[in-house]
Amino acid sequence: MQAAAPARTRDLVRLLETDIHLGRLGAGSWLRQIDLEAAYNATRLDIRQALDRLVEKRLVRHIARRGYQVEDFDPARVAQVMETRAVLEVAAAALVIDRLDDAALATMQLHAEAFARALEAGTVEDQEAANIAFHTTMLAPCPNREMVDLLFDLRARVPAAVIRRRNTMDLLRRGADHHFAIIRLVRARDLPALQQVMREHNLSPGAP
Amino acid sequence: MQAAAPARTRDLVRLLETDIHLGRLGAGSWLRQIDLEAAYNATRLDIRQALDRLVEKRLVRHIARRGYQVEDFDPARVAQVMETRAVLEVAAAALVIDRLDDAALATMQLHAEAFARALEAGTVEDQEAANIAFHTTMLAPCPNREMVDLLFDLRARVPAAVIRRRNTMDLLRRGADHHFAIIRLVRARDLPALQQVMREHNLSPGAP
DNA sequence: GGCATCAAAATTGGCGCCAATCCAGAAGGA
DNA sequence: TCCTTCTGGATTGGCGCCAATTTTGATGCC
Repeated sequence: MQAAAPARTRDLVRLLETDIHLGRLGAGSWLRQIDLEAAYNATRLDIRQALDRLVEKRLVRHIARRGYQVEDFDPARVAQVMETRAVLEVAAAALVIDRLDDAALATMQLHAEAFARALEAGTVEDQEAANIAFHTTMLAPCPNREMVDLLFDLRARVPAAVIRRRNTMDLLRRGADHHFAIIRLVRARDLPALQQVMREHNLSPGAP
Repeated sequence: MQAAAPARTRDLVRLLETDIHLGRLGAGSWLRQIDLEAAYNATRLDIRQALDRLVEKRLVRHIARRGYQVEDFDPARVAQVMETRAVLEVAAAALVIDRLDDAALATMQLHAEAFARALEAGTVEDQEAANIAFHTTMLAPCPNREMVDLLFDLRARVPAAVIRRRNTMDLLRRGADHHFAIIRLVRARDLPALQQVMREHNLSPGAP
């Protein structure tokens, strides 16, 4: 919720998305256009357009003549999104396992370590950044860009704040371990085992 | 491109989507706001909102101060979308194979026959309707609604007109045969064979 | 005859105003 | 004291106007 230079629709979508994603805007919060106008230093029209786009993405609910509020995420839907993500990640794994070179694996190693460190001594924001960086690097050589875009889109559909809520430190550490296992299995070109870990990584209750 | 009762944003999106999907608006066509305003009997604001939403869906391209035009779809991207669709359809098959009862299979049979008939003596529109009906019926008992929504979303990402272009009658008939094979394999509860057919059905150059 | 230049028309795109609607709090009655 | 009704304030949401920019068509020059 920072004020900044005048923001256009696309920026607004990203800013609001981030605020929802990290839980700065909790489920049920009312998003008053006037407040947002001031908070983000944007015009009414841009605000409205951004909100409509978030409604389309089902992160925000719109009630006629009442306003916009952050959608609440029932566990069933979260599970469905994660199952879908798992299916696609497993498919993507097959597409990248032979395309990840040593340089890419080294970068992944850095991000995996950064994630593990952020778990112990960083903010949720830091964790998210490191985690996204890890998966971005892993999916970079995937020839199917549509699939990759879709995966990140699915990631954005469920706020990290919602997932992390019922997440023990133990589960998070297991997620960190998955990262290292993934690197090892890619290096060994062991697709079945890799896919098994990818699936588990995406389906665990608090999947990073 | 029919004129009708005043249309709101959501209707406009659907109408434009259909027009693009069926090829009434070909790739590269300019979508002038004034024309659309008149053609669909809508306000400028609704038109613009609908167009922006189509840009988001990547069916339409926007050039600043030039206007909106129908996106052209390069074969590589089409292939990627279809590959992604195939992955999800295969996953969905596992979720519905034990949930499709005799009534559902009978309905699917009707739609499969309708599709086969439309191939021989119907319009592209008829074919699309029958095909969508077949797949809708098949996915109806899928407990993962997010996955189903995503599948239909992917379907909308590549206009039928683009796919059908490089589609021989032979390929289309093979698609019709797939429908009957799918029904038979669901009835036999033969998941591996079903998934094989689903994959082929989605990947064939002119996948219905 | 072809090409560059220029002006007029058309189109896009943004901003502000104002009506319609809803919520909160005060006033009145049981 | 609690419930109902009413009024004032605030918010949403739609419509229209106008500036900025591009395109088209005409004109003049090479």
